[in-house]
Amino acid sequence: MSKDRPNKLLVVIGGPTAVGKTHVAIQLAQKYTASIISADSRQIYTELRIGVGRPTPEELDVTPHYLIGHTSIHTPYSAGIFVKEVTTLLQSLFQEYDIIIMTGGSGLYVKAFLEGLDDIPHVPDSYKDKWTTLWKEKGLPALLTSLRQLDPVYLEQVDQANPMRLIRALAVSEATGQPFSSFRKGVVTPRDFNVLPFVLELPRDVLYARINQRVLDMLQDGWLEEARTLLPYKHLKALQTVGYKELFEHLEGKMTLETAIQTIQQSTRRYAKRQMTWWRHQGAWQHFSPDQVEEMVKAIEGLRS
RNA sequence: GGUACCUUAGCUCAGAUGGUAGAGCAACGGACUGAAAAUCCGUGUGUCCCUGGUUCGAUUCCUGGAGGUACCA
Repeated sequence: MSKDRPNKLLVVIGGPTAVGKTHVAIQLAQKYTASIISADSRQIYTELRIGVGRPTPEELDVTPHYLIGHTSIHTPYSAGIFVKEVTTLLQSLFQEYDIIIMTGGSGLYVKAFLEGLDDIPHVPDSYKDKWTTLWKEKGLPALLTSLRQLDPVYLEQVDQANPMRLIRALAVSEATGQPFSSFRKGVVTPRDFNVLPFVLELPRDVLYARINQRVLDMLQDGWLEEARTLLPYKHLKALQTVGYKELFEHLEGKMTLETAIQTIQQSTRRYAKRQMTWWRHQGAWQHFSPDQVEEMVKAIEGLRS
């Protein structure tokens, strides 16, 4: 495949939470004096630190990371904004580096960047809020009835039990005056540099044990205190996040700390399972254990020679 | 030691006057183009404690064990 910038390479490291993506990314970045772009829908937030497993200050010191803690929980964010930010960022980073590493657990963000998103006009939150209210008051049938009028084509394609998909389609259709489906081309936009996608994986029992321990470590590091300061903002979309949700319930006296811990561990395991399902079906990604850095290096060398 | 009750899915339990069995949670599988750590869909995974007996057939009834719980000693 010919590229306009054949000497530029983006190494992508995906995989479930707690598998060790950060550690691998830093090892590769050090070897190639590359920098790292985070593709994580929660580590972007300034206010979220302990509970989202950000790289440590030491790790951030070793290698420059981008798109970590750079936006506020009060600012709307989305996969679309992520794509724009990364596109701009890569333009400048590739002037300085031949290899960039992208790592993160948000599969949609990575896919959106690698394949491109359809050009759908930005819709103010007020539209989405309006349909969300309708859903809460009247339920799914009301959304389906409205979508039948605004976009019958998408109605046939969408998961009709999924309120978020329905609300998104209704908001876009209403705001633009054109059916949501008319924007959905599904066209893959090729990138003008090389991409080498890796998925990290571990045996499930090993990964689950790591998750359980990491939750305890985070609490040891002061996660509960962090959550306490964020309690006033628990309604924000940014705080619909594994762990914070449970800690808020504990802080409101709805569950004991012990129950909260067990629930967080369970939610995190389920999150990891969803991530594994995502990458299992992403196609031509090379799968590695996080200790196979040598093999990953070989794969990179194979592409550069 | 005695008496009563209990033993069924990973957990808590339901059930069939005898025809090999479900519910919730957990778990597992899946979807996913702007909330994605979100949201949504699907699936029962089982020596019905063991042992003899009755029976065409026992997880169900009976005998004897084992383990558990409560009360009495």
